[in-house]
Amino acid sequence: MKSVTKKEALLQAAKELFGEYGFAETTFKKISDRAGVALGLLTHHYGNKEKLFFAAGMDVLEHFISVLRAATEGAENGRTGVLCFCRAYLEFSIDPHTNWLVLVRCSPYSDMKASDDREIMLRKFAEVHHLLEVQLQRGIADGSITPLTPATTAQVIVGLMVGANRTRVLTPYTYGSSQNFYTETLTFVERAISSGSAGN
Amino acid sequence: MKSVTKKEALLQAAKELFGEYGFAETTFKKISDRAGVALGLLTHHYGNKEKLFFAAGMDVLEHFISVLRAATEGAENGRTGVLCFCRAYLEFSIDPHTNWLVLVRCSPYSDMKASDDREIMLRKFAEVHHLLEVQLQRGIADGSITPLTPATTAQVIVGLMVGANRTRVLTPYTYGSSQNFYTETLTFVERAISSGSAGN
DNA sequence: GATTCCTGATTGAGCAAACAAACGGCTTGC
DNA sequence: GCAAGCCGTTTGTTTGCTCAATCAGGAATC
Repeated sequence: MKSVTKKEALLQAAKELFGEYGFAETTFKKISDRAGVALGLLTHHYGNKEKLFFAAGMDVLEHFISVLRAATEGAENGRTGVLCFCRAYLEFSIDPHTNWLVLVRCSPYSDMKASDDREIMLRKFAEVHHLLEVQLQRGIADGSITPLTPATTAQVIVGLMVGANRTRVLTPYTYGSSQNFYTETLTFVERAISSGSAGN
Repeated sequence: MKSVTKKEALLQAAKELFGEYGFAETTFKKISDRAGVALGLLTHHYGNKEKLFFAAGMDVLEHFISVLRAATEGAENGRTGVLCFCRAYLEFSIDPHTNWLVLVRCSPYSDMKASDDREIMLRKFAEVHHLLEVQLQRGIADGSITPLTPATTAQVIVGLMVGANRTRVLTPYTYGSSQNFYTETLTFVERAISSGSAGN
């Protein structure tokens, strides 16, 4: 088995811990303990806590975007492209191996003070939005999607994905399974964008 | 006019600061300074930081629920009830006087460790969900809404509201105004739930 | 004068980051 | 082939600071 470098071990531990406990509740000690390396290595490899947080988030975000890209590529028309996007989004977020949570924590909060890094991350996030917008435009052109404003609707749908995630995490007693909930979410999106009759 | 008690002043300052800076970045000193009272009063009235955070969130949540309740009461059928709910939700969240942000911070994060308080808050949140579900059931019964699962769809729509908020706060360069975005969000919901033709 | 409300300096814990010292592998000169 | 010197990595202790919570007592109110 390929040996993992200590730097990589630190990043992995950071993704897990930042995701689970958030920025403030995660300490250098916890990270280095979980990674099984000395505390001082953290500053040496990543400079400071902020930069490590950013590196952890970016790592997940890049993986996420590559998955979304792959998912939309095979779609036969715009509407299925949008639905593939949504399905991939939800599946990625539900998979414990992706360390999705750290990305959730990275973006929405003022934790991210370093404005340079923040700018880079926002630019990357825009790619997510763009991937969806392309499918919406395509769907309007090929007639599988009802006429609507692509940019704004892309925002609405991404918002729906974000919210669906949060609802799943938060909801105390899940009504049915997460699977049910996600299926219903996809149906909801399909009803909202489909042109003409409901058939697939 | 009755002067605001120091306890109330603390709560107000806490709502503003927790909302703006989050739990960890908000200190006793900042709160007591803004409230214009002594630092020690904080522990005296609220016990500890966690409890104050909870009190701040609950205060906003109760106000929020009363507004939602009022908004849905006047609706003439289920579909308009749902749309009134959504409009009220978005308007509340955009109004700077409501201290909406502290509520956003309160729920999704492990900041809220005290499991008793967390339980109480989740129960209150369920009321929001219930208000919407009632309107969905009504709409299905009166024919203004297409047949769907009320409980799950209520979750989806609440998720959409949550996400819309986040998107608005996060998006670097807003595509058009918040107003546009919210209007599009409402249209999206309407398309997704409406039975039959698109007319109002 | 007693009870309740209020004050802000003090305390002690916990943290990010700095630091000096040990380690190991890699080059260079012979 | 080998010894000497060098530089990036690794270690864990130390430092200096911030903050939540305490506490002993002061002010206000009855």
